[in-house]
Amino acid sequence: MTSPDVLDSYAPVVAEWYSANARDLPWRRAGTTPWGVLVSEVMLQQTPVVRVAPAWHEWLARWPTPAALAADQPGEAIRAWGRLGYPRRALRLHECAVAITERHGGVVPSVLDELLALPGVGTYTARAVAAFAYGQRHPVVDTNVRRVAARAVLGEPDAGPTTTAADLTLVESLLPLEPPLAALVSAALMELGAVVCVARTPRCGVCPLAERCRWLISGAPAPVGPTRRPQTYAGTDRQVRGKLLAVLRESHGPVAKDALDAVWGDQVQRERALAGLLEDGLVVTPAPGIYALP
DNA sequence: TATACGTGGTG
DNA sequence: TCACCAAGTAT
Repeated sequence: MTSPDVLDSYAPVVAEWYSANARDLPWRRAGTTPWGVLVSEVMLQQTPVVRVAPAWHEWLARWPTPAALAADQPGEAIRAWGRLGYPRRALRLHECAVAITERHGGVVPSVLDELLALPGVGTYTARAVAAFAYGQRHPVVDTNVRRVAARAVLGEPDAGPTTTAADLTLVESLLPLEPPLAALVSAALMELGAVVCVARTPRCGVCPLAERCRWLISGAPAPVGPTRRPQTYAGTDRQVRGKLLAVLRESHGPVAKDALDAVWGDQVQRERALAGLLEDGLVVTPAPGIYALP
């Protein structure tokens, strides 16, 4: 257990550090709309900042409002998604735009439960939008924040694999009472995890929390067990799906089956991947043997 | 709770 | 080289 006094000491230190060290990211600039924030948050789900920035500018220039995106075809969103990965996010963002236009008069909702009800918006993204677009006080817990909290507060080498209720409670206890300041601290915790308290080789020498980091103070012990993860992308259905969708993305119109057949040798796996794309609504088949983006 | 879901950079 | 990692969500 950590005393309230100690928990209260993190926020001002992190806030001050952030004020002097925050990266100048496009979606953080004054004038960014809640829609711009939402688009950035979805794009940043599992995709690094450097790859998101150009796509974000293109999207916001082309679809400055939810209504603008909702009026376009979902396939255009998928095409404009480019190579950000996990293209179902583009589809969900389009569904989001439709929902916001139909249910919320074209205004990105500010109420947490209403944000959570949007397609593709989960625990993290809903709180991020509420905090960063609307200045509300919510724990915004992503992989960076969980790592910072695990190390600095709990003294553990790393965080667990997924966000738990305990994570939200812990981070909430670190936030100052005043909503706009709490939102700033939330951004600061994420930034610290993204550029200083990084996963592989943390830069403890420049960390503002070094003197109160329980993990560092205890000697920065390495993680214990073999943290296995089922990875390896080559040869997976995901890779095949990616290749199939790339053909459709780069085509201006529908393509014949032959064009898709050319991207992967194993017919069984290829058909399975294509069936999955159809199932997910990422691909449609307007006529037998013809495929297109929705 | 475990698994599926893209893509590219890096130590 | 290759396993790990990057602002998660849905099922």
